[in-house]
Amino acid sequence: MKGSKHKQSLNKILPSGKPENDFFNQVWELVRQIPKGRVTSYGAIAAALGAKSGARMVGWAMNSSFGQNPVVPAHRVVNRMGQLTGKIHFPTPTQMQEQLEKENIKVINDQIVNFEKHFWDPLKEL
DNA sequence: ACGCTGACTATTA
DNA sequence: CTAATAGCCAGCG
Repeated sequence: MKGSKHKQSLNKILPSGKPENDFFNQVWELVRQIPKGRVTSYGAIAAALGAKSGARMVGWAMNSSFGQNPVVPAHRVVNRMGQLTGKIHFPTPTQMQEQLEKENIKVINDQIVNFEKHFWDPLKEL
């Protein structure tokens, strides 16, 4: 048994004394599991984690996800209406739409076309 | 320590 | 139909 590490240590305590296995970390892992060409909503993620914290905290977690490794595809997370409300928090407001278009997702006027067709429900798919 | 804000969502008027 | 408010929880001044 050398090194058969299925899962890396989930308990990464930061020197700040803050456990990384917070709600944030759970959100990041779930977002990373979003298949390419699919999108999900904040509420869906919150619901998948138990909806204890609320959809707002999911967006807050995304803000901390920048610079994470592996990178968190925050561009695949949109609001309930398929609107790119979070693009304003990206390094550049166009990056989110650009990334989505790279994945065959069409975005018009900050709105994902055929949103429910691209919608990926963590509760249903997982 | 208290209060406000915030990448949301659902409900009521 | 549209508009506004309440509920949610954690970070920041």
